[in-house]
Amino acid sequence: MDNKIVDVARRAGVSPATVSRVLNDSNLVTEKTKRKVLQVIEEMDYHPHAAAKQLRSQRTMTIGVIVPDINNSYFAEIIKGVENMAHARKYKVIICDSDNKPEKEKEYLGLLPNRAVDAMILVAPYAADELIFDYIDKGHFIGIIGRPVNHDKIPTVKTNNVKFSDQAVTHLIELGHRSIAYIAGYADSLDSYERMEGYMKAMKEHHIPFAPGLMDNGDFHEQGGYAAMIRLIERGVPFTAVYVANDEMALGVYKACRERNIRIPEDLAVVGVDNNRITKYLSPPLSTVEQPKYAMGALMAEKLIDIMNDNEFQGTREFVIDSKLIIRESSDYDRRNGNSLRFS
Amino acid sequence: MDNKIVDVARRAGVSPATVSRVLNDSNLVTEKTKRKVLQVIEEMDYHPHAAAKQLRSQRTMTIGVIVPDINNSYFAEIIKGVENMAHARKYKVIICDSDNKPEKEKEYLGLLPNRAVDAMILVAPYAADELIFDYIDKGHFIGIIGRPVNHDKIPTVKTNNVKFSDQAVTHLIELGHRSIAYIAGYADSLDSYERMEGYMKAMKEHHIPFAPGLMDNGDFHEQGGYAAMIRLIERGVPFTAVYVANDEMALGVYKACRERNIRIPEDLAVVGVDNNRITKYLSPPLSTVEQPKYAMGALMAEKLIDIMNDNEFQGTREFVIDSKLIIRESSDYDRRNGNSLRFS
DNA sequence: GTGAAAGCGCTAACAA
DNA sequence: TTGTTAGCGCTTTCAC
Repeated sequence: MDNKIVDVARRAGVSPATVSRVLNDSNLVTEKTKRKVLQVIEEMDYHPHAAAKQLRSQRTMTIGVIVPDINNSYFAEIIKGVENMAHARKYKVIICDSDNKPEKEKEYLGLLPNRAVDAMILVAPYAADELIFDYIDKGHFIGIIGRPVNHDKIPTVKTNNVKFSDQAVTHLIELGHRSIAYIAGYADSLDSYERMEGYMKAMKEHHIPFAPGLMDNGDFHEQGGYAAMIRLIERGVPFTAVYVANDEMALGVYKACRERNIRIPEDLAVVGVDNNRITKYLSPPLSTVEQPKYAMGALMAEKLIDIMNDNEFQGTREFVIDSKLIIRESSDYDRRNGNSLRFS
Repeated sequence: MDNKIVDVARRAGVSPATVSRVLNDSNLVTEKTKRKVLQVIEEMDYHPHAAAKQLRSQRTMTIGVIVPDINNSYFAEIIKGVENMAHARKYKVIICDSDNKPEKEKEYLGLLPNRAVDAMILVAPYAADELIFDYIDKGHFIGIIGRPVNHDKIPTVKTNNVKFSDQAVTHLIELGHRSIAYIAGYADSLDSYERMEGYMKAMKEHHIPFAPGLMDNGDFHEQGGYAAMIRLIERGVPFTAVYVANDEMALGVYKACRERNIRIPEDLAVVGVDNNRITKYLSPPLSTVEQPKYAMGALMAEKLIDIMNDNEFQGTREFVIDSKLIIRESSDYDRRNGNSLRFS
């Protein structure tokens, strides 16, 4: 196990350089020597020393991914996408869980200047733009998922928020709903904003006037969804359906409905976003929008690796992936069969 | 950004060795030189090159963790435990998702001979004992979670399966249940086996004769739990409660009950294991056993780091952590109020 | 407490 | 196609 490349070279009767060439399948080696070397490597159970290789070649063939919480299916799926694409391109992946702590995220970003990774993918990062741009200016490679970025050297991947939100709300309208509420996420989230755009678009297309009392803000978590829902109810503007910017918040909506004896979908139709696994097990199962998390991760990894290797980034820097609506029982009820509003 | 230790040394008017000492807080440096060096490091925005450091020092200060599926809350929590403890001990963690593929797991194990990690934690590994023992014999450090291991150099962490299963089943018995079924996981799982032991123990303590028709095997997944439940029902031996070796399988039990119009908990009490987040959102919420996943990961990391540094492993190699029962509505119904059996 | 010098194990010029 | 050589950036003896 403590064999080095020279040991292999000696035993195989070649030079270290040749062994190195075999190891990195260079085509400047005869089939014959290659076989011989491979055989010796096998015999000696030789394994190249990662650090030595990295130090000499000045590349790690590793990409880092920083997510806010690894124990969140949304991020886990993105990671899987990154991992598999990277693997296909011979890259390793270092997964970093910032645990929702900005300091920890910063620490992980340090892997870049330490040259422990060749590039970094940030998912819904906390770091300020300036900090990130700084790294870019110093020549590091960074890609971002889940946040708008205004820098032409940073690739981003997102979903067609406006389009699928339009579809989701149109679906509700077609069921006979006219008073449809929207629960947003963080006020500064691009996703949340674009989903609102889609909501507005659908309403406008169907000539439904805008009702400001039917919008509220959550925080992308259960608690915030619950609070927003309670506020909406207490505001007194009647509504028969609610489009929620993500599934976590829809859990809060469900909770509020349970407390207030509002039946889903008879009294209130609910549509979320993410297709979180949990949605299938709710009563009733939640209609939601599938987010192609895996594909997003994979696309990001692919683009980033391309950029690193071309060293030049031309064409779009913003990649958009399509998502689609999944209709379940929470919106499976046609209002035109004549049911009355509950809140008034 | 491309500064090296010599550059810092020159600018600070000291030798590279001194800079290195400051970097690794050796106490062989005067406060004064230390301050000076630190200041220059700051000014030059110097970052040590990870690979060079590793190559020279022959340690990576990194631990690898291989899990079957990162998008599984159970494993994600363990990882978090590992990560935080490792961090406290100045170790980095490389998370490896084997994606339930034995080949991929093997590949990740290769990080050990490549010296990309100093030690590896395997969670519910696929690898054969011999393969793992081989690595140990070659001097590598490995810890295992979620599988029995018969090697006195491999630390393992597990929960008190027998005890909490005894408690869970006793809880059911105290509600008046006499016919209690058990749905196991994989046939070769130690956890599953020990949970059965606990089940048997509780039954025996309360003088309830063993009914072989009340046991069946699942696969730790929803589908297997569903199939096992259907078989139990169709076998015709009546039962009023079921203890399920994990929550995923309990999802299958719920599905089977829905199909057969069996009410939970009135007709059937259900208790699972894991306290998977999903359990809280089921109807009715599932009684389950909290597994201290985070603590398991943290303990494993701690022990492994200790072992690496003492280089000698004395004392126990098996660490057991307590878990506790969480009672929710799925078992919140006292049979002694006189309800009749449903299957007969 | 500090410096000089050697070398960790590999790859990439360059030469043959 | 293969070998020789230098050196990646750091730590660590060993002197002083």
